[in-house]
Amino acid sequence: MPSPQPAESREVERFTIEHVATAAGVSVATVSRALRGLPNVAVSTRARVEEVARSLNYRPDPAASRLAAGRSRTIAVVVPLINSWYFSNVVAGAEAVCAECGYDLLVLTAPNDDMRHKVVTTAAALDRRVDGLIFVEVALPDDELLDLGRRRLGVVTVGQETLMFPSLRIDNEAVGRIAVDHLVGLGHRRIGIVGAQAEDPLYFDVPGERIRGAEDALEAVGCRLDHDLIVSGEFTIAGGREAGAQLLASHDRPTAVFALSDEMAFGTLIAARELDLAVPQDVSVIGVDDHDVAPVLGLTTVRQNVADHGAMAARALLEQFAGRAVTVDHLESTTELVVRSTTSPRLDRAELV
Amino acid sequence: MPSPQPAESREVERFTIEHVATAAGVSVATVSRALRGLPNVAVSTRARVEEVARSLNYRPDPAASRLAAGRSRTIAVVVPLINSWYFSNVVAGAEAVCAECGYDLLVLTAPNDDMRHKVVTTAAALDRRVDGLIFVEVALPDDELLDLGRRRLGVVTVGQETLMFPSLRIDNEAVGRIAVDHLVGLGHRRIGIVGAQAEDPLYFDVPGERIRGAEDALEAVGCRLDHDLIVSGEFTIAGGREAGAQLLASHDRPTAVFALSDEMAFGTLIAARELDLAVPQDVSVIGVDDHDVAPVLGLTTVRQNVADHGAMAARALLEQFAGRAVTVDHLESTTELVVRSTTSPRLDRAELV
DNA sequence: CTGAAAGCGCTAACAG
DNA sequence: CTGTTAGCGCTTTCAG
Repeated sequence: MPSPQPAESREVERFTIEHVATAAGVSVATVSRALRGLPNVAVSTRARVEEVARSLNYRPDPAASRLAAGRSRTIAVVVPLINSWYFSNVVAGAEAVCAECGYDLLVLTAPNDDMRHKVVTTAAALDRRVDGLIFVEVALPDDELLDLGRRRLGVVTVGQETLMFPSLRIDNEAVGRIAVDHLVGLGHRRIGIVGAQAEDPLYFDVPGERIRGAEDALEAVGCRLDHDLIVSGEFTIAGGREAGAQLLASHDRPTAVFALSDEMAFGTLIAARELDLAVPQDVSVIGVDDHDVAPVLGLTTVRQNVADHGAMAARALLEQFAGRAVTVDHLESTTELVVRSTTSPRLDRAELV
Repeated sequence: MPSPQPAESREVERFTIEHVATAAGVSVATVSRALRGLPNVAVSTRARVEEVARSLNYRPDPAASRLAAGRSRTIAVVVPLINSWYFSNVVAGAEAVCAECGYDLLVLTAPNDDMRHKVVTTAAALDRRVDGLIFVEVALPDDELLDLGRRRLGVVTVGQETLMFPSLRIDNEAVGRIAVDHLVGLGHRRIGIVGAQAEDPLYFDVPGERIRGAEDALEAVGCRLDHDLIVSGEFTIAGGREAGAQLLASHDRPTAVFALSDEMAFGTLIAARELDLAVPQDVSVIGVDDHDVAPVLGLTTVRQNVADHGAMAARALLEQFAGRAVTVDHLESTTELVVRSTTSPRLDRAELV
């Protein structure tokens, strides 16, 4: 039985499983079992081992245990960027669940330019570095997903629905419908949309679906969505401002604007102010998210439960680890209209049918 | 020479250093050296090994390398919460640097309630899980810092200045001075402050320092800061709103409010609106940060380079790993006044001395 | 410049 | 219920 060497000079002592075993008078195997709560350990033995481990303040080395067991108790969340309201809240939700379950959370950003490539390579590098991945609004081609599956990695996607892994999303068509229903109910018919290019890889399908919902709502009252009134705002405040300016500068401007995110709505509000248009008197504005500062601006919006997105995804992933079978659930998070003061009835109702 | 077993049925092949060694006709030791760019490897050998590794798409197992080498190429950033503008931007800055240097970034939140305890235990658990830590606005007692040092962990703090580790901070007194100088220059003398309890563990010293700067600026023109006009806003929008309401409701309300963060300034703006006070006509408001939505609201503020905070901290930490010596640098990030439209000259100058 | 061999600290059969 | 014994895949002396 090799006797572990003493701790170095001023360094803190680092106990190994062997120290614990010696001190408790059992074998390392028993310590391992006892500490991990496995069966086949006498109650008294387990108690003694736990006691010794505690008194030594022993912590298993995660790298060693990872190497031996093949699990890392770490998951990664892949986001396009972390410093945006939406993504940081998703990460926060995931982090809370991970912390609770003793998992570590790695944050990876896959920025839009070389994003696809980056995701592929990181995914490869992630193999055996993490047990699973949460992809948030990161579009993955089927073959890459397949590849991840083969690497024994758990996967959950937020935003994208896949064939082989659980996913979490919101009903984006409903979001569009709810928003435009509200505007239509206020008498608006000529509605501008601040969205994103359909081809934008960042938010692949979201804009298209929300716009489809908007179309539905308009068609329900016998109107059509004017596609000339759809402008890209890149899901940023700055982009929303440009898009808003473009939309509101023309003389036959829309009487209401549906921004596909609150941040773009903020930009639209700036644009309106710069054009000396009063909101909501001259133009109504509605967003999506219920961003923290939406109440500050009185922004009417369609709220989504963002922190839940991350939490639910993390939970789904951890369940995947527990029950070995992967159930391809497609969860849906709820949304809800929040009316504030940037929307109001259309003043001039002359044009109404 | 043990021949590695073939990949399992549908699983993707997982190559080890041994595969590479065999394929390149060298020993595993040589592969290890070659791939890590160590000296003492013939140019031709290195080239061959690299070629083989690439063609096999080989990646060293991080757990194994961690176990053998004692380094994890992972650092952790500890924040009170991740879903706030400030912290998510700091994390973003750190993540960018880590990604660039091939380090993984673990995110740990130490929420305020049991925060201190949590930090201690996580720090212990972090030992040999990460190579270093970045503490962001997380106050650590000296003995705990000492303990971390003994565990061979690199440490950099953002916000708190320590005796043994590099730190990064802004000159918070200057921030207060800049803000109040601006207000004083506009003729304001009766200035309210939306801040935080000095005892608030979350932002330990920041409020006190900013307030001290504010006092300086006021004293420079022969005035004193009225401490009855200091109200806690907990660094949140909601808190700022309550504090603002309290400050602005009274009849002899201040003519200007200095909110110690933009988010509290947002709250103050809500409060003003709810009290039917026009900004800046009835009351001027200035914040700190230059939050993304500050331009939307036209908020005058003292900008700080938040993403730099995380990036500089991460860089300082990685440098600590490189040069073995720990240089206890105390870096300082810059700040800058950004004048927008929530501040204006005090209208009634009758009281002016 | 290269190879052999001894671990890093833990887990997981396999015996008892 | 417990101990023994192999490794997990890589790094790192130490020889050559």
